[in-house]
Amino acid sequence: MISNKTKYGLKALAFLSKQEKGILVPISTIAESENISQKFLESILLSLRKAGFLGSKKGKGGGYYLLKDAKDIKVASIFRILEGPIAMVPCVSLNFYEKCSDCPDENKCSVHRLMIQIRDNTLAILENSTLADFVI
Amino acid sequence: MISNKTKYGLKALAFLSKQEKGILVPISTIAESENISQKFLESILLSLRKAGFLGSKKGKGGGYYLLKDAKDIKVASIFRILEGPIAMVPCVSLNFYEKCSDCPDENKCSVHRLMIQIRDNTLAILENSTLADFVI
DNA sequence: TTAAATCCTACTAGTCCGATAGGGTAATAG
DNA sequence: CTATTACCCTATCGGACTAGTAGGATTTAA
Repeated sequence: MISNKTKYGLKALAFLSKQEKGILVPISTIAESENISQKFLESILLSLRKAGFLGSKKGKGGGYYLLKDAKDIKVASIFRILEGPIAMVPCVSLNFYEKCSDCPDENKCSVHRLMIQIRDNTLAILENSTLADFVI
Repeated sequence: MISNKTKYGLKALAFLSKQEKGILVPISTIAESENISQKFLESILLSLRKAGFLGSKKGKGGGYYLLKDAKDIKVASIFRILEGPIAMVPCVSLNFYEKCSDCPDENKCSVHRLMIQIRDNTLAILENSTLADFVI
C-alpha cells in the first residue's frame, strides 16, 4: 500500500500536466478539484518543488506549474521522492538499500530472490511510464 | 515495503518446505535458524495455521509442518494472509477493495489506471510462484 | 510428574501517517 | 501604500499500526 501523500502527489501532477503551458495553478484549485486537504497538499507540492519537478510563483496570481514536459517525468522518480523505496524489502532496494539484520547471507535467502523478481517487474513499469503516459 | 511479519512468515514457510515429509519442527528451531524473535514468530505461525497452511502438534516432540505440498502453496495467498492487500491502493484491490473517499469516479482517475497496471503485474508473479519455486 | 511444546490473550513502546495550526514571506492589484 | 493573495516553513498531534513482550493455559511424551 502506498501512502496518501504519494497518491495525492500523483493526482496533483496529473492535474498540472493537463494545463496549458505557462498557466499557474494555485494549490486551492488543485485541492478542491481533487478533494485533498489544502494544507496537506501544500506540503506535498513543496516536496515536489524542492525535488525539481515543480516551479512556483508567489503572490497574487501565483501558483504551481510543471518544470519539465510530462513525458520527461518518470513515475519511478515521483515515487522515490514521495514514497521512498519501491522495493518490498530494504535489502533489495537500489536507491534505499539496507541490510536485513536477520539475514547473514542475502545470496542464500529465498525471500531475497523473490523480492528481486517483484522489484524488477514493478520497476519495469514505473521506469518506463511517464506522467504523460498515465494521465487520462 | 512489506512488514517483518510477512517476511518472517515467508522465511518460516521456506524453512519448513525444506524438511522431509512428516518431520515436526518446533518454533524455537526456526526462530534460531532464521534469527527471528521466538514469541513474534509464534503469533505468525499461529496465523498461518489458522489460515490452513500449517498443521501443528502440541507437547513434547511437537511442532509445525506444512499441510500442503510446497508447489501447491501460492505466494499470493501467503501475502494476503500476512500482509493483507497486494494492490498499492485499496480502490484497485481485488480481495480488499475499498473506495477512495477523494475519488468521485474511478474510471476518470489517472492514478487508478496506473495502479491497476502495477497490480496486474505483481499479481502475475505472486499468483504464479509457489513456495516450491522460490525456495533455494 | 516433569519437561517440552503449542495456544491464546492482553499489553506496550515506538513509529509513522495524515493532517492541522499558525504564522512568515513575497508579489501584485488597486 | 496597503490590502490581499498565495506560497513558504516549522511545529505539533491524535490515531493507527508494527513489532514485539508478558504471562500463563493447555497438551503430549517420556
